[in-house]
Amino acid sequence: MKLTFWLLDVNYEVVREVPEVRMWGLTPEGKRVVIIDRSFKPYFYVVPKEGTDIGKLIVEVGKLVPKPLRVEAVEKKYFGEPLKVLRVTCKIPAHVPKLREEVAKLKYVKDVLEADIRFYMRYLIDNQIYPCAWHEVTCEPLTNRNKWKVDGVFLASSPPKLIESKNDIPELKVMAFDIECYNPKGTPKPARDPVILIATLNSEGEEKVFIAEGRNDRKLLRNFVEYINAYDPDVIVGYNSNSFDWPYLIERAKKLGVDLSISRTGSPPAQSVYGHYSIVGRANVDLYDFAEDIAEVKVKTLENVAEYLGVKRKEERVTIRGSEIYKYWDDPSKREELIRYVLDDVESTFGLAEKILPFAYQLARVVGLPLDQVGAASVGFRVEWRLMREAYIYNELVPNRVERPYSPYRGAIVLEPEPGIHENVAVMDFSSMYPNIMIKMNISPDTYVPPGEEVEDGEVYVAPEVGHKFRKKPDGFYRKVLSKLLKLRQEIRMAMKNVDPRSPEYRVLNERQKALKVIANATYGYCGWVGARWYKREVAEATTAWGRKIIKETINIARSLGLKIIYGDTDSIFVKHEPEKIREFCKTISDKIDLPIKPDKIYVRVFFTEAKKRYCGLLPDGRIDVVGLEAVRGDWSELAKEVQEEIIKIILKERSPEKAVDYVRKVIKELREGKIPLEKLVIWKTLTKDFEEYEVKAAHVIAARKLIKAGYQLEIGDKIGFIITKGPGGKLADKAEPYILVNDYSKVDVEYYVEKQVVPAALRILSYFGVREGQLISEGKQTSLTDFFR
DNA sequence: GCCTTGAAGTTACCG
DNA sequence: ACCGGTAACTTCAAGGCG
Repeated sequence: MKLTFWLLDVNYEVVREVPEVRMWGLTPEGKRVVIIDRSFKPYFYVVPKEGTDIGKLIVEVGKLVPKPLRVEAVEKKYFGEPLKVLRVTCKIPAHVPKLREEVAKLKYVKDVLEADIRFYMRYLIDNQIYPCAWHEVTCEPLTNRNKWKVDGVFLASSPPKLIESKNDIPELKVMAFDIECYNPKGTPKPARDPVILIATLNSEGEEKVFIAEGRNDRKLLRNFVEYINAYDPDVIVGYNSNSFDWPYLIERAKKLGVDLSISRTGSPPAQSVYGHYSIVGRANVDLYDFAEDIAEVKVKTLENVAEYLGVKRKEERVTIRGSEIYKYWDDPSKREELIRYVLDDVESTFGLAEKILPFAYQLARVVGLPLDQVGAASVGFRVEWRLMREAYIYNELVPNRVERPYSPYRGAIVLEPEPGIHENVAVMDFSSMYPNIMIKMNISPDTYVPPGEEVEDGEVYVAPEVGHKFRKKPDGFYRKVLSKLLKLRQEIRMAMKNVDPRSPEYRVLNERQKALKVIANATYGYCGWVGARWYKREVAEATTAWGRKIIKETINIARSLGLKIIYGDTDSIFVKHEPEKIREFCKTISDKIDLPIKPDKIYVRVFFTEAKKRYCGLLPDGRIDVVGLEAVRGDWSELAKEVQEEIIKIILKERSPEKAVDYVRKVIKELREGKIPLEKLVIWKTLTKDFEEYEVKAAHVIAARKLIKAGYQLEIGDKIGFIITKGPGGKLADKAEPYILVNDYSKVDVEYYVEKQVVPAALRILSYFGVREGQLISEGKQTSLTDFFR
């Protein structure tokens, strides 16, 4: 029989000494199915040393233990060069690492390749099967003898085939969940503190709260497990669930002896690659992984992200300080509020899922990693999995991951801006500049010609400044991969024009083209990453070198046409908007440079200081862009950011520095009168390393120490919110207090906020207009007095 | 011992 | 566990002065 299914999850298990790949999915009719393939065997490649007698080596490898099923010579390519290698097939996946080690010991073996690719990924790659995509498979039904939570179990008679044309997303059962823990001693510890509440919300709109009995959460856990199995979700979403909820629940369940069997085979969640938790047959997605990519949100709490995405406004939800949750639990009159709180969280999480999952599906589809892994994998690994898919298609061997020393190289050019206000400025930029350079110049590890190698001048492209050479023919790996990604993206964008923008299909296509763009744009960074399998410094170095040459030429062309250049960064130039000259400019660029350039935006008015990478501009529709300035940085107080943003508005829209000065003075007055909410004084900074590794006493590190003392558990990557208080004086760092421990305005060092936050943020813009610090701080006498006595 | 200065450390941004 | 270029802050130690 034939079966059509959408691939949700994949795993494997060895049954009666036969590895079986299990593909969990949905049919168009909404049946949950698992398709089993028992015909696939794990394998890896062996590269023999030059001049080796292949036949002898085959015999030798065949005698090793664990004994391989098969050893055969195959023709592959390695960095574009044909290479005869041995393909060693094993009985079960566990034999691969063992045999690999034995093989590596052999005298005539140069290298062992592709021995570190997980078995089920090997299967997906070799059969070009993609997560979150539809496939057709010829199979036979089996009896569901293990009582798996599916409507049908099937044995594949041949591997599934991707159906490229079917792009709809089946109706998935999504369940969001969130847990709250008892925390009288700071960060809750599963060995000590019970889970007091679990809230769930599913696609049917069903909302549940599981409530502990006093400090006893055994029944709560059991009911939660029972509920998951009863509802039987396809996708389980949480916020920070891979770092908090799952490990907490697992340890708690272990301690209480509660069976956490929630997978479709009846197994508990298990930690797996990239630190995510895998639930067999379902996709466990941590939405925090995707929230991390939202640059506009600086402190990525669930509340902040939900507000930004228009899911739930902060005013419409209950706010409880995380550290006080236990108080709401202990006080019966406050429990209802805590329940409302956990419901707000689960509703926000579900809302986030509606915004984020459609992109996650397409990212999984493009990258080829299972849905539950693709978010947890870093950008580098996402690119790499796409490359590994391509390598298979081109019969290329996948290079091993090797440790290399960091090796720096020059990057892009940033122009010195023309400070001041400019009217009517067009921003021209090269679209996908680096990918297009790599394609055009055929830059790739496999086309690279090392310095010693003889080659005709006409056969290679030579990178400016650095002199790296790349063969013009044949197409390099990166050229093939990137052209495909960009072409596919263009095709999708064309197709979108014929689709109703409100339709689900449009959304699918749009998310797909975004995923393609993300991967294409990350490929240059990937090739210069020392951890990359396809790393080659010369590839990255040549790409930026050509980028510099191109932007320089572009500047010259613009100048020669009489266009005034105001600024430029990497792949863009800002020029005075003169439509006639710009048309001419675009024509010349396409003639002489032959890379796509387009007007990105036109500013009605744009303002630059002397600094690079920091400016603000007014768009024709009245919106304002702020780039690089304090107002868009996460490590300035909300107050300083707000002041700067308001000044920018006044300057760009009303062109009145005087009004801006009055405004700043008003704010400073309010600040000194204690009328600014404490929350607006919080400064957030990330802990980027362990405490011992810090060489200087930075404010956020001192504040973090104080948090730990108060019982909080902190990790690398946590954002520390602190307020500068009057404290003992001396160093700033000693005056930094964790904001959750500050409740009293009288402790705030108001003058710090005046002098080191509001004034600098304001002057960043206003000093260009001749405004001085003294004009903002009117009570000069007081300041000088305190200065005198200090 | 105090003050100035510049290097170093640190973070977050831009493209 | 994608890159280099950049601004801006604070800390810290060296150097100058007396």
